[in-house]
Amino acid sequence: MWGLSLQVSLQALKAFESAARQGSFKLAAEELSLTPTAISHHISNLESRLNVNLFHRLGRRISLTGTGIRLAKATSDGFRKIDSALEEVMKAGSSVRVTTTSSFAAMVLIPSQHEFEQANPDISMEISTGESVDSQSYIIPIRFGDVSVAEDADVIKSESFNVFGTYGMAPPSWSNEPITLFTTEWKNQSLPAPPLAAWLEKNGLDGSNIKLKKFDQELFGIQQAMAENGLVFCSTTLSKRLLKSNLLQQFETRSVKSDLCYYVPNKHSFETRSAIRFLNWIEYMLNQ
Amino acid sequence: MWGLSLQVSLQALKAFESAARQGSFKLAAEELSLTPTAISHHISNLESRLNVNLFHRLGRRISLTGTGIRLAKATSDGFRKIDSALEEVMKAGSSVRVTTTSSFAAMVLIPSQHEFEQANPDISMEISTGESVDSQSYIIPIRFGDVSVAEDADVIKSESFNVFGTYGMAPPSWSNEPITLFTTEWKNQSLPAPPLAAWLEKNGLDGSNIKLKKFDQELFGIQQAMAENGLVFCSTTLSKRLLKSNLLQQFETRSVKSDLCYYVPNKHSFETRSAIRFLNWIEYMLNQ
DNA sequence: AGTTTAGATGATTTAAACTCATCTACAAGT
DNA sequence: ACTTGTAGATGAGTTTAAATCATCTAAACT
Repeated sequence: MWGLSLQVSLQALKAFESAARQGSFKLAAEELSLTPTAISHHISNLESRLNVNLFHRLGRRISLTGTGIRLAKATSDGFRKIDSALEEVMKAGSSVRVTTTSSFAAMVLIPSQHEFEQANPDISMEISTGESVDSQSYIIPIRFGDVSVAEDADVIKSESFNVFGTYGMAPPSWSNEPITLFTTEWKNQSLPAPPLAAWLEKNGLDGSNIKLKKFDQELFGIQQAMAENGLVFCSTTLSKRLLKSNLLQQFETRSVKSDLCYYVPNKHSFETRSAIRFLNWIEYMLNQ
Repeated sequence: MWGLSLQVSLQALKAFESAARQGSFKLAAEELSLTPTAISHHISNLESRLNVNLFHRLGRRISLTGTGIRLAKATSDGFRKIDSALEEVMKAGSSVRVTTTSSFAAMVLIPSQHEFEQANPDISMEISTGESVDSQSYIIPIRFGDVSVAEDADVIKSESFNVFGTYGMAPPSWSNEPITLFTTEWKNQSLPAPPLAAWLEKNGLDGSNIKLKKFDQELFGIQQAMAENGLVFCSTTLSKRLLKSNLLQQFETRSVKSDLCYYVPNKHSFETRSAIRFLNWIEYMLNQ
């Protein structure tokens, strides 16, 4: 296999391809960032190795010979094929494309996007949410779901829940006055609900004076709590950054584990350097 | 166009393609006549330029990554395409394939085949006759036909006719005894007949004592004349070599021009070096 | 006719590609 | 478990292919 083509240089073929496509050595030279001399050498080398004239030289004007046309067609097709694959691969190597829930995107991914790109200047990060073309190659989906559904190896963060309030607000008196608590009821019925009952029990509360207001995304509950100086029962992952930046605070309550987790389906199948770096980074960040 | 692939070397891609196809750097090295070191360098260079791992390294065993598989597919396809075109072109450059009538082949082409290959050691000559795949690219047809049908530029030899006999035979006495003359009646009715009448007139003969025996190919008439020590009325082109080698002789008769010629349809369209050399050679040989 | 432009050609320089020597890690045989 | 052999990685050194520079030619356009 590949017996004959070993005798000709691929760079010469590339030079020929470009010159053939553009009908000019000069333009080919520009395209390939070379001098016209290099193109001329390449092509005459090619012609003598193949024992064929590829161009008619009519003084300073050139045109393809019949053989030249044939060869140009094949080389153009061949290089185009290689090139587009290369393009795809390079893009995959220099960027990560992540898709996830709007809550996770808004509260975790987007705020730390800059930090990631700072730490990995050669990788650009694209974030998308919603029903995007999910299983398209090279897009990393970060799903929120039932730990029992996800493969163990795919889990990047097991969720705990707790109650948070806006920074500076007085700790609520859990037993006396009526309390409004924002929480989440997933649109997707098959997801385990937020473990509010377990949390109440763990913290020795009966919850009779708590009035729940439910949103279908945690994000909204958190925003509402911040807007109204209220309380929200949400996952520690989403609240973490707001706690750090003193926009939310935590009280003397203890968090409870849930059956929910963030996971990346077939995590191990992402093999590009950028994907691996991203996955390592986000797993470390979430669990640190 | 071709923006991205400029950053990677085609030789590295070739090394990758081979290693991917064979699953081994060592085998790739053998295929490309390189050292395994060169392959290793090429591939790691490629990987770092693309920012992707193309092979899993499990100790001394390697296997393609998902990205590697994709790229290998495209590069293999691309190179295969280029390679087969190259193969075709090289073959066209190093050989001429000629198809012609059996008479011309037997009397002119085949006898001088060796001489041509001697003079052009890098070109091999293939001769075929009959209803071969005529207009296939790169095959040169030498046709025998009406000068008024052929393009002027395509004609390589205008035919003259004369009478020849075997070497050493006594000159025939044209006017007295009955004479047997071999001549040709083409199967193809649209071809101009051999100009026997014109020849008789030019040589001041009336032909009343001449008995014609007709074959449908000149070749047969010539052979028959030689076998029977007889006379043949045939084209000067076909008899030339036999005259030179003293197998036939010519008498005091004068040759006449005919409306027949040998020509190569679209002669100018044959552009490979081998074809051009062949055409120059045969035209020179026929007209010298 | 003079000027400009595209390409050819040959000598020289530069940089990419290849090899050599050395090292590591696995696999197979004892 | 301890050799031995094999495949590949790595870094330094060498070679050769590929690019440039300088010069020249021929056509095209003022």
